[in-house]
Amino acid sequence: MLLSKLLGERFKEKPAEAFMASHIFMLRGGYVRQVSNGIFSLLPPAVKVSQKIEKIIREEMDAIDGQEVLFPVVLPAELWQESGRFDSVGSELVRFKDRNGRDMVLGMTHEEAAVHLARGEAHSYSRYPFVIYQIQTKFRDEPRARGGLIRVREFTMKDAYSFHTSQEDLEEYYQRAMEAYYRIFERAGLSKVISIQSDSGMMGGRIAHEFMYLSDGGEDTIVYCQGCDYKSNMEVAVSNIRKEEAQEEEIREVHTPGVMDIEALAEFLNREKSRTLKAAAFFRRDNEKPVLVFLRGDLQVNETKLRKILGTEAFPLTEHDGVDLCFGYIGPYNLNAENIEIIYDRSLEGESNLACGANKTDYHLTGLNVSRDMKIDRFVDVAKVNEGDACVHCGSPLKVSRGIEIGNIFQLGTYYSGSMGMQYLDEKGKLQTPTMGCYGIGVGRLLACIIEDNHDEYGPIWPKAVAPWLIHICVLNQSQPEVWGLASELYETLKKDWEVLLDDRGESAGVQFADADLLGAPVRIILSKRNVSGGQVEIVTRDKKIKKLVPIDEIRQAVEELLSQVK
RNA sequence: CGGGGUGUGGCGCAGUUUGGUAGCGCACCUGGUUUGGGACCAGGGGGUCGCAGGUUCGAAUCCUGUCGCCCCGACCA
Repeated sequence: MLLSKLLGERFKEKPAEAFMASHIFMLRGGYVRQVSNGIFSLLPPAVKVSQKIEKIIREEMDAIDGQEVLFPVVLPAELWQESGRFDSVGSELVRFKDRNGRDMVLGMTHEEAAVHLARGEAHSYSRYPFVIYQIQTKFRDEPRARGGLIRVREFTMKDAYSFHTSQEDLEEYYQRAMEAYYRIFERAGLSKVISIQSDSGMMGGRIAHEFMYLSDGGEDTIVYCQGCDYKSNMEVAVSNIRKEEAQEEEIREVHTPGVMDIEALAEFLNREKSRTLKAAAFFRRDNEKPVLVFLRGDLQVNETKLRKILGTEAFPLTEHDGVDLCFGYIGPYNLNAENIEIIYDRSLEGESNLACGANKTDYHLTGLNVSRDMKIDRFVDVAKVNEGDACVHCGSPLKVSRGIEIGNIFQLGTYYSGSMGMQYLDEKGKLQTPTMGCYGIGVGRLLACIIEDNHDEYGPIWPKAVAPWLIHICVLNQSQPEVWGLASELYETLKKDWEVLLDDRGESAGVQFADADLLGAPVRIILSKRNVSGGQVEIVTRDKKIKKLVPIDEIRQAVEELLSQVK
């Protein structure tokens, strides 16, 4: 490729809207252009990287018996009605009518399409197990796109669906898929990827893992143990919380004017937040009834856990009208709990000498002893794990960090196959419902994470497995016939074996180097009057760790050597 | 959907307070000089200032409405 013909302006200033390294470099380097919120066009360099990522994914999916298929982007609503998701999924599912008034949707994931295809083709147990996958565009009308390609509305995804005749077989395949995922990320040059237990969310099913690229810019919070293998999404993370002994006191009412939250209460009473009791109010989506969650003051409600306990979605109660609660001073003692659902977190079990709201404006209670003063049938776990809590498996302190989800795998069970009437005949001629797994990887997100993981202050440092070009030739004195002659000759020769980008623009050295940094080819060859006249060229790696002068007739060998040395 | 910010050429911005008919740097085009980390000289092209109304002799600037984009939150296979 001649750089003078490459479509895509590169610029040196950081676009105002970009904050993450991947986003900044993809804009500055001419990789992507935003078309609308969360919707991007890809330019040639990004397409080339994507294609290489996809190639790796295809190879690894084929290696675990995947068969590539292609589902449509537009699907009839009936399929989604069969599974029940037409109604259960929110407005991130784009719905529209075709010219005949038929309800249609844009595929945001393809379980329905997969079952639709598979149920017509796999009537006999002898077909099983089988796995189908596709690499295709998804559209999700996300409430909020952000971070360049990290969170978008339209994106390319590899999604796979496996079908099994037993849970054991599914589990065995699930394990193979997990291993394949690790190989994919490693081959794509991404370190720092871990798999963690996750919530299965709207997918249904039980066991699920997410593959997280650890990054401070990530949107997910990950809890992991330093002492054992425990790793989990905060949404489903569990821990043994710290308990402290507190001496018993009598309940007393304290005048606390203007003290409306735990922060203020702890300060006002000069005590640790863990010696207070917090009330969090929510409303149920299904019947709008208020829900009160009581938990120790140093903890926070985990809304995913709450949703599971309630069996429905719950939203923080921000509109206080018509709710008979004394906001800012809500406490469990002497609470008029008519028409209110109350949930006690297990952090309260056995606690004593807590400070809590008195259900009376400007008053709190101190000395609350949970077992003495209250009658509680059931304690549940609805709190977020705090860093430093003890691991439930080994007791070591837990750590909390941020991550970007680049892939996930689910054991779906028969959620879709059952609701959509997929059946096969087993060995005995009996009808059975297959059990399923599904497996996703976001290609664009993976691309962004590769940059996050491999860049310096000047641009991406592409791992050779996904680099848009492997060799970038800079020509510093193009006007010199000797230099340009060698450059063209080298370009013609090298491009027979590698993808080569030749800077034929005659720009000054600084411009050429800056652009080469943004395009990130692993190996750079620099030709100039100075070195060519001495019968040599300079050859450097993008990460700038290796830099050497080599005789012209040894270039090929030197390129091979350098390529073998870089990641 | 709530809160905040912002919209002026491809990119980054000034001008808006106090209305007078649009400017700077980068990028782009032409010619020349240059060439080892974003060169220099000269000339040039490109913006109805997000959009729609209104006020005014006159609006990028004031008023009303509306839309886009960004950030935080809610949400998220």
